Order: sequence, then C-alpha cells, then structure tokens
Amino acid sequence: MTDERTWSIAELADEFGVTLRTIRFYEEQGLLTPARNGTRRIFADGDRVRLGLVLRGKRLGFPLEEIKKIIGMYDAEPGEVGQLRYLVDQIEHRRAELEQRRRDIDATLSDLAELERRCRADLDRLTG
Amino acid sequence: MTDERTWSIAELADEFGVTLRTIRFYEEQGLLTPARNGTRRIFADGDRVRLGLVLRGKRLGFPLEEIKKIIGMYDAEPGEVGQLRYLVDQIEHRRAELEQRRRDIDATLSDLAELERRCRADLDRLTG
DNA sequence: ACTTACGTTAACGTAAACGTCAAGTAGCGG
DNA sequence: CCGCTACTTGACGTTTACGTTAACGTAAGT
Repeated sequence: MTDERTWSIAELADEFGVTLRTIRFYEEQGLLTPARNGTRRIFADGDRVRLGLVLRGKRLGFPLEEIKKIIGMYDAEPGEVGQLRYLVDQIEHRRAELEQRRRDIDATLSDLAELERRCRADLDRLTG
Repeated sequence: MTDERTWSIAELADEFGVTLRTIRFYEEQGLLTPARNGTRRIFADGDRVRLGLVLRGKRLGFPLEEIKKIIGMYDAEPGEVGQLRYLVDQIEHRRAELEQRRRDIDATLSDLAELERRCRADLDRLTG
C-alpha cells in the first residue's frame, strides 16, 4: 500500500532545510500543489518528492522556471505521439545541457586539483 | 614569447557571446581589470582567460561573488604558510561542492534516461 | 565638414527568489 | 475565556546580474 503519511509545511521545511516562505513561494509558482485541510497545506509523499527535485535543480543552479519544465516532464501524461516525440526531444536537450555542465565541473575540478598540488608543493617547501 | 595580442571590448563580447554591458559590469565588480588606452579598455590574454573562467562559473550557476573568490584563488600569491593552508582548505570546500553537483547531475541524468526509456516504449507501442 | 563606427560614464529599470513584517485565523491546554 | 502555537494571506523590501536609454568623446572614411 502507498505511504499514507502526510506532512505539515513546517515539517517539510525543517526536513529539507528551507523556510516556510520558500515552500509557499514554490507553490505560488506552481512547483508544488499540496492538498488543503481548510486553509492548511497538507503535503503527501509525492509533494515531498517534488520538493526534493526542486532543491536538486537548485543545487544545479537552474532557475525555478527551468526546474518547473523539467519536473513537468516527469509527470506528463503519455498522451499522443506528437507530444511524446516532443518530450523525447526535450529530454535530449536537457541531457546535452547537463553533460555540458559536467564537463565544466570536471574542468574546474581539474583546475582546482592543479592549484592544490602547487599549494602543497609550496607548503612542503616552506615547512620542510 | 607571450602572446602579445590584445582585444577590444567588442571583440571579446563577440567571441564569448556576451554584451558590452556584461563585460563592463564584470570589471565594475572586480572580476576583470583590463588595461586602458585613454578611456578605452584594452584586454590582454590574461583578461580573456579570466572572462572564460567567469563564464564557466556562470554556467555552473555560481553567483558572481563566489566566482570572484574562486578566481581569486588562482592568482593568489604564495604568501605565508597560514594563507596557503587557508587556500588549501578553500579548495577542498569548493571541491566538495562541485562533487555534490556532479552527483546531482548524475542522478538527474539517470532520471532522464529512465524517462526517455518509458517514452520510447510508449512510442513503440503507439506507432507499432 | 559630415557621417559612421566604436567607445565612454551615469543612472534608472527589471526579473528572480525569496526575506520580512503585518494582520488575521484555527485549535488546544489550562 | 485566555493565551500559546502553528498556520494563513497580503504586501512591500532586497539582492543579483545585468538591460536600457541618455548624453557624450574620438577616430576613420568620404
């Protein structure tokens, strides 16, 4: 059976290390769509997962608008053939983008490694 | 001999696909420090490299302030032992950050691959 | 001398992603 | 009923990273 547990806004904020304002803002932007009990927001497991995806996107430096599109791809209905082709196309696009990022990261890591090597050499020289 | 070629602001902007305003802004923020001929900016090879580093940092989603610190590490003087230790520390910090990013990228790529697999399966089913 | 190209500073405008009050509501223990 | 706690919706403020005029200088081509 599916996990029936739910969370309050404060619980989620606490768990993910964000503020209440942030979560409300994400809902306002259509990134989250929690249920309601009266006016109170009720977060189900799916909402939790989505928040995780949003924050992962943020760590990657994507703007929220981009993140929204990416997450949107996850829960798109199969729909018709044209939509599916379009979606596959989008996926390719994102993949290329991410692979470029990984190259940038690797280049930077390589630069940092070289820098660290030089630093350690200097340290060895200075401290004997 | 070192490459003595220089560039105008427009040449650099063109080469890197940014606006003049962007380059001027980067100078204002201390990310670039081109020489001058009167009021005109003269960019040497080092300035070009720095601009490349700035833009790579941007592709990675770092704010300019962070980028400034990172680039600052590249051309820090060896200096004293304490500074070197601090620098090595900083490098470690950045490295950890970047490695987290790479994990996020790999996770996302994996998600996208799974998504694409499902899309292609749907397409196969629909188109025979 | 006039235009065109290329450059300059100064200053105001803008969009994103929240922070930060302010003012109100809803439930619960005492 | 009182006060506390957790929650709500505005609404304005803030920072970052530039865009966008405005107003001007300079040097070359015709």
